[in-house]
Amino acid sequence: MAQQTYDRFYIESPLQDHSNPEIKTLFISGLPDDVKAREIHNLFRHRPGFDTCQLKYTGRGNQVVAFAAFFNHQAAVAALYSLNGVKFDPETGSTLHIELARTNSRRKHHPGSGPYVVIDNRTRKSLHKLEVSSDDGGYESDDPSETRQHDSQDEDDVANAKRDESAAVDGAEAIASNPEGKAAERNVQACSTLFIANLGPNCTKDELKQILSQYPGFNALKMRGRGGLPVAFADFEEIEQATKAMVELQDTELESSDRGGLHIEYARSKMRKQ
DNA sequence: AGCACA
Repeated sequence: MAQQTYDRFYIESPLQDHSNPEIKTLFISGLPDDVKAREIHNLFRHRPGFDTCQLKYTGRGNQVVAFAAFFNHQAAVAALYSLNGVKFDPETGSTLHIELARTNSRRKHHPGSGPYVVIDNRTRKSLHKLEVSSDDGGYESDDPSETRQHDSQDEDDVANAKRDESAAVDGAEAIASNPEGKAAERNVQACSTLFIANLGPNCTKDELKQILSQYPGFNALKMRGRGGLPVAFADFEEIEQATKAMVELQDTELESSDRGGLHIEYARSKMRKQ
């Protein structure tokens, strides 16, 4: 029978599956109801591999949720680990709850759309509102049409949102259409070598190696002095192992730290074996 | 904000 085939699709596991490598989108709940899309965007915009995000007012109970799309699964997981459970609003003590989304955000290319999108399903009335904005200082736009309302596109987007109530819909694609390119946060590729910065001037290789050796898959460490401050490269066997070390060691303060904790990213290229 | 080694 084909019955078993169906069963696996309907397992309702209490455990969150963080290992589905297809998923590059995060689902964020626990947001205060006055949250702004700009705040969500600012949460994620400097995370490696971040693409776009959207804020969504659900029809049900007027809850607010958000979706954050990344360029790859590992980057999404890294952001998940580092932001899950953090207090979002010190006033209310509200805490972010982040999981992998059930489906990836669909990309629909709207020319001139911004880095984040708001979809408001709160009222059944026809006063649905879709806001497209890039006014957070993050992107300099040379296209003034970005900030105007696209009335005819609203219908399209809201219809899209309703097609799948709980899944992500089209995130805006600003990066690909950004001409002079704030070369900063483009497609960040996961890599099994990590780039480690924000080290104190007298951080030693041994000090770093001692920390890193606790992590499975750790291979090799290289340090370079650059313009005074040292940076390091740490190579791992697998991307997943590098990711784990990155998310757990992110912002860690060493004895030698004098300017805040470690800043760790995927290296731009894998360490050569020599 | 800082990414080498070949």
